[in-house]
Amino acid sequence: MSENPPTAANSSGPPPHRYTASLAARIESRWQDFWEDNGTFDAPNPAGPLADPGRPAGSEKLFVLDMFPYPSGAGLHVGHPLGYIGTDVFARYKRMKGFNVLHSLGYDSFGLPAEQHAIATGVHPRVNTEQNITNMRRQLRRLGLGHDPRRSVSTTDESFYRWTQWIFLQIFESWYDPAAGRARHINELVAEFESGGRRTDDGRGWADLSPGERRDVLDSHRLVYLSDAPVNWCPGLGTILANEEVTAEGRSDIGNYPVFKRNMKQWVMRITAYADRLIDDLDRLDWPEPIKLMQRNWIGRSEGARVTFSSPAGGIEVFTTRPDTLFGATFMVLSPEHPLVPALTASARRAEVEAYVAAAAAKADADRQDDTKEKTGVFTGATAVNPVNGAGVPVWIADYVLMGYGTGAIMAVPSGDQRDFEFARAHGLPVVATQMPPADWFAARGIEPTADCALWPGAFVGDGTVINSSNDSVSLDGLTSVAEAKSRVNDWLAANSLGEPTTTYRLRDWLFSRQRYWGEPFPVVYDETGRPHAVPESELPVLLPELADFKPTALDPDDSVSDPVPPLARVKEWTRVTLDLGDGPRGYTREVNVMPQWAGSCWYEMRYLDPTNGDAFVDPEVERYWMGPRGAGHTGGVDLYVGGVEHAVLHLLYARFWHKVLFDLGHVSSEEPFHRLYNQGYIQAYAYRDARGQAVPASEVTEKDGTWSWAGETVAREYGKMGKSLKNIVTPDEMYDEFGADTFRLYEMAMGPLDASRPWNTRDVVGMQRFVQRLWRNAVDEDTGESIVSDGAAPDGLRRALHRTIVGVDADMDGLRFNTAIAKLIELNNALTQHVNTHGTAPREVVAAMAQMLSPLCPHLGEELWHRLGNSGTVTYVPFPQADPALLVEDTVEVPVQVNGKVRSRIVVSPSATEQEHLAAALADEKVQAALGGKDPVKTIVVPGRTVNLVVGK
RNA sequence: GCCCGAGUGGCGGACUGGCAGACGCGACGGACUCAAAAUCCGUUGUCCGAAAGGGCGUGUGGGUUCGAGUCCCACCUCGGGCACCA
Repeated sequence: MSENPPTAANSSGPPPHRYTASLAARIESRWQDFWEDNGTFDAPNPAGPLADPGRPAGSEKLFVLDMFPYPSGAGLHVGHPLGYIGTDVFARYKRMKGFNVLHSLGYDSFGLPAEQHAIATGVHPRVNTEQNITNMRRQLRRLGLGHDPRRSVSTTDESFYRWTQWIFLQIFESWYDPAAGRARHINELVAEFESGGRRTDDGRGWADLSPGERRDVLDSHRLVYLSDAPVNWCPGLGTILANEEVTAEGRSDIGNYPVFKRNMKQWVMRITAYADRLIDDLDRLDWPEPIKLMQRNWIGRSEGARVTFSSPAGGIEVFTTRPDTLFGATFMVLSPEHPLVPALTASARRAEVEAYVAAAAAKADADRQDDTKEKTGVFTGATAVNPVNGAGVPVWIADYVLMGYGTGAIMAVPSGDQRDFEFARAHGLPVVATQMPPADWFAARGIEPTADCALWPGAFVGDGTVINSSNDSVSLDGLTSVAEAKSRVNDWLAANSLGEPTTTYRLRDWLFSRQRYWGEPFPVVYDETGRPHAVPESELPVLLPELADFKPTALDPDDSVSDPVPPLARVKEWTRVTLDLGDGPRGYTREVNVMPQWAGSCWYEMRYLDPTNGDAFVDPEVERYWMGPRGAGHTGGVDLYVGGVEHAVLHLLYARFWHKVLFDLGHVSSEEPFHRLYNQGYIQAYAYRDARGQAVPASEVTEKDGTWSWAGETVAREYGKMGKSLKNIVTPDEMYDEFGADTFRLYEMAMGPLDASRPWNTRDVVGMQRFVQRLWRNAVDEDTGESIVSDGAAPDGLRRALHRTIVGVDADMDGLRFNTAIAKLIELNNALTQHVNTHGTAPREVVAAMAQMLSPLCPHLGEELWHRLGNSGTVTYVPFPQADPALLVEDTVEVPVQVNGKVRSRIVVSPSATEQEHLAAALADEKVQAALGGKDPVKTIVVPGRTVNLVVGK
């Protein structure tokens, strides 16, 4: 490293060698060049092109990962890098602890914003995307992140999406075997059919099927399949959306356009086959409990039973979680879309039923849900039979019963379900109790205990004693346990072939097609019969064709009728292709939809491991090293995955699903992609509006006595995201210019715990700047630039402070508690400052350890100080300081003494003092004696080294 | 409606059931300076008190405990997720 260019001594400016933003900038860019030139953060692989014979991959590895960023055109604001700084500090700390750390960052660069920008400007999305990536790389390089640049990939690279397509084909060429509980290759299914070991659904033999019929059977088993089912059609975006991408208001997550339900033929991934494993394996992951809960809720597993009610139109199957209440089922409700509705409808009621069905169909999902919870419905005129007691139950239809969940039909037990209760009351249907609620239930409602539900104000949900529930061959009466009642009735249903226990999920299969341009093309072609075929692996990647016009055919956001026309459908020369799929060259038509943006992020972390591999998406040995299980029962996966909670269900669920398929097919050794997940908080900001509601520039607002003003006008303050329209954006570039990257990093880490959201406050950054300036001044003379470090031993007190700090900082960094680690470093620096103020020099042992401990947080400053202490090379791999246990032992400890639980005095004792010695010292203390007032303690509690509590009677 | 998470000085935040408020911002005072900035030293939860000292204090109300910010119950407020899921 070269020395600073000496600045001319200026009588008015700061001393020439003060750690100012401009000096920081010079130091920072110098070390950034050094790291780049020396490949400082290149992590060696155990095999392949990224292996390093001079630096074999050690056994202690650590894979640290940030959530895949989208390269936005707007650039970064100070909120974006929070997680990246956190992972960088952790990664750097772990390198100093001897780990082989893999840390890199790529770009999730397909997606709607780039495409919409392209539509607006006419510039190809690839051009725009690459510009954005370049700008983001520049902003992040300036931050000093220790990434391995060789591993940075983009989903839009042909060499990347080739493998996204390859993985799609693996999913396409496989089926889920429920008996084995895992995915298997489709050829194994073919073999089972051919051998006769498996029959087709309609019972015909494999040999009796035409080739086309065989194809249809296989296609119906694949993990990704074509479905002509109701989808979320968003004309405003010109595409369909996954359920997860539609808000509760029935609008698109992106853009907030109306979404309509309609039937379309689309690719769908069979994620529901993995529902159980996706729930059960959560227990083996080190994830925040709320995120696990959100995934469990999203999958929504519920155990219950399917029960068949006979009716004039045949058996009606219902799903219920409470088969024990069957005797209280007094009517049935079918979804208006239920296939049996026309057959069940009595001619006298047909007009009314059809009107209701039509009205329900006309309502968008949102309207159906937005209804004021009023329970509408109509009677079909049909009566079904309750299988447990032969009672006739009227069959109704109502739109609160959803066709997409369970069987689309319910048995209504109004005495045990509030919704059914309200429906029964509204339509004059009978209510029969199957449980006697406990006395306090009645007491709380101010009525006398009675089994007559006509007197009940609402349904009873809870544990009561079963009543009214017996027939000739089974009785539940008298049972007090719901579980036992369920099990008894389930046994009876099974024995009489009336029903069976079953499990239902809220999770639906994943809609995988998008009618867009800027996404991965499907490696799929259609033959003349319209059946899909995989493009051979040798033909990958299927390149996205160049287009001059990226726009899906313009549609009105409220036009729910017109069909989507994907941009690729217009490239006629691309859609027609001649291929030899084993039966000679033939003409095929390409799939013109593209994959959703989630596709690339379902597996990107594995491409970091082996980014240049042209033979496989990742070398199995490399995958095993970085992501393999760490022992029996361990899922394997990334060691630390940091990102925001907004991906709790979508990305994290899809990525887990793909990973499990790859595991089942033997492509990876890990069962889960992300073993430990950590949710960083958000940096938010204040925004200010004037009396007209217009946002005013936040940086120009002044505060006085709790009121804020701008340009002499009082403005209102609100708190939330940073955004252009709120005029409250602060960028990293501004921070680099004003303070330098290290100070900016330090502030982001010091302002609170990594997982908490907090408000940005530029004014507070100066605290961290003062700290680093003071530290700099403790090593370098501000006027001469000379070192003031001395080789003499540090005084005992300072040395002890140093070793206490080492222990604390070590533990804090390991636990991602960077804010308290920084506080401890500041305390040590304050002690060092006092020493420098009195002695004029700083002991080398303290400055060196400070440089090391600081370097994960402020890597440039750490390197610079380390260098100025006379070391060569980088501090990156210098072992973290170790504390000397002998220096951690205190001579004396101060222990508070409480009398009746209130602190009255403090005693000083040896750290090894016994309980008796504590007590003796406490009783001898004047203030304690005064507090005791001459009384003898009736009870004494001594926690050696922590507290003494003397209890005296009042 | 249901399910999570969070409420601590003027502000951001510390805190294994054992001295609440580490560290930082801001504020106040002092040193240095012709002066200002910067820097350094000190004070800073609140109330009573000249002081010594004492009372109160971690959203509210109860409880457990020798001892509660921390554990339990109920409630309030804010943030997030799901929302007719049978």
